[in-house]
Amino acid sequence: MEKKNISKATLERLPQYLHYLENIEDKDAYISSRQIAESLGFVEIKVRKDIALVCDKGKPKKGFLVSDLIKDIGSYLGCDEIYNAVIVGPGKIGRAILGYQGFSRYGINILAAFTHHGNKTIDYPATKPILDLSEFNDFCSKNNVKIGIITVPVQYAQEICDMMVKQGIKAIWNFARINLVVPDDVIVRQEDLAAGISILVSQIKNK
Amino acid sequence: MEKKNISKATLERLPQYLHYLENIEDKDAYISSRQIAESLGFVEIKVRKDIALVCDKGKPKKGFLVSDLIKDIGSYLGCDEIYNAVIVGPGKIGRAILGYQGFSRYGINILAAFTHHGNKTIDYPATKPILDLSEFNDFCSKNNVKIGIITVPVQYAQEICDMMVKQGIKAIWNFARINLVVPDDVIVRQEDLAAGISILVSQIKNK
DNA sequence: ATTTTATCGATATTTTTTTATCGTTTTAAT
DNA sequence: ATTAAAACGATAAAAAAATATCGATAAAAT
Repeated sequence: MEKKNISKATLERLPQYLHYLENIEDKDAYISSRQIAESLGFVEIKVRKDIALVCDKGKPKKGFLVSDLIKDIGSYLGCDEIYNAVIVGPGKIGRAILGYQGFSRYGINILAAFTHHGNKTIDYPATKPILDLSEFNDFCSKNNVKIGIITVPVQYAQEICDMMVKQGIKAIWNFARINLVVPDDVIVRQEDLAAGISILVSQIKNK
Repeated sequence: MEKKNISKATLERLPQYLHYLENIEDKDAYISSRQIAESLGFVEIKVRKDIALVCDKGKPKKGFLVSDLIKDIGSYLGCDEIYNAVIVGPGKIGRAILGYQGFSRYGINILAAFTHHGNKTIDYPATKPILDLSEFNDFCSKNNVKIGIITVPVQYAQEICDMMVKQGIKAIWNFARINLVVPDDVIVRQEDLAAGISILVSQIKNK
């Protein structure tokens, strides 16, 4: 179906629907917006409107074929294509990401990690190559890298970001607590674990 | 100042302001909403309205004393109190969090991690104790634990969550991709790294 | 001392997002 | 065959969030 304008809020929920649907065994079963809503703790109408943006194969009285929904949501989220990615900064968070098997399902293939400026890496077995930053440019040119993941300390983040931009990387997933400056055509997704815990604490305090 | 109703959107931005302000050397300097907005890539009015919810010490022509802002935002976010926390599931993500020094700044003190059901832990040096799950209940009763962090595989998450709730934990930070079922008075913050990358990929695809 | 300027804080408007309503359609039951 | 029920999809209303406007005020400049 043709592309609609999808809000940020909906975009945050789509992966949740997808994940829920993937856990359903019988992919040829039908599922309704109401069932999804109940399982995930949303209101029915919200789920129906979200789904309507990416899938129009719903049937009255039955709902949606699970496989249709998985296909259409997945397609919108880009799961049906593969984007190569690299990590710079294999500290603990970098290693955790490098080792996480689940990302390939979402269209991302992490090729390697790079250590920045002589930083020694944590010494436990890695399944993917960990290279020196001096090899970064060469590696990127050769491997069609589309996504850069930054897990270096704050003070190096902008510098690494600039390197990535120079290599033509258009999407950056940033775990450093700094607002990166990038050209307009580069997307940055900021991941901030400290903010996460901070919000949780404030909810305890202010509830 | 008295408590206002703060929206989820504002709550997500407050930690960003706080982090930015903490990096300013001269805490006795004045800073305006406009300066913060420019540095962080927001529009001025948004920052002013956010700040107005937690701080009313602004001066015309000058703005806010950095130290006032840090104090008031931090106070709202709960940074001026300390909440004890434990992690269950010290895999890679659990270890990354256990080792991250930055959380103490945000009012959270991670006491220990627990391994679930005979899972062997990754073998690299830890700075905090890693205990067996059989010690969990006893540990929680003795240490006034307020926050539970779940980093176990999906299939164990609800079970661990139930244990935490039974121990009187009212706030849970969940890294497993499952919607936990909890009583009304328990807060769950869902952290989903796969969703993060998925959203980034969709932005590449649909831009 | 007066004027200008920057910024706040309050109020108002616009936009976006969420939620509600309702007619239509298809399946299933009577 | 008829009726009832469940769920969709479209339209409408309400709520929330973002943005704009503007007077007031304090600092700085003239």
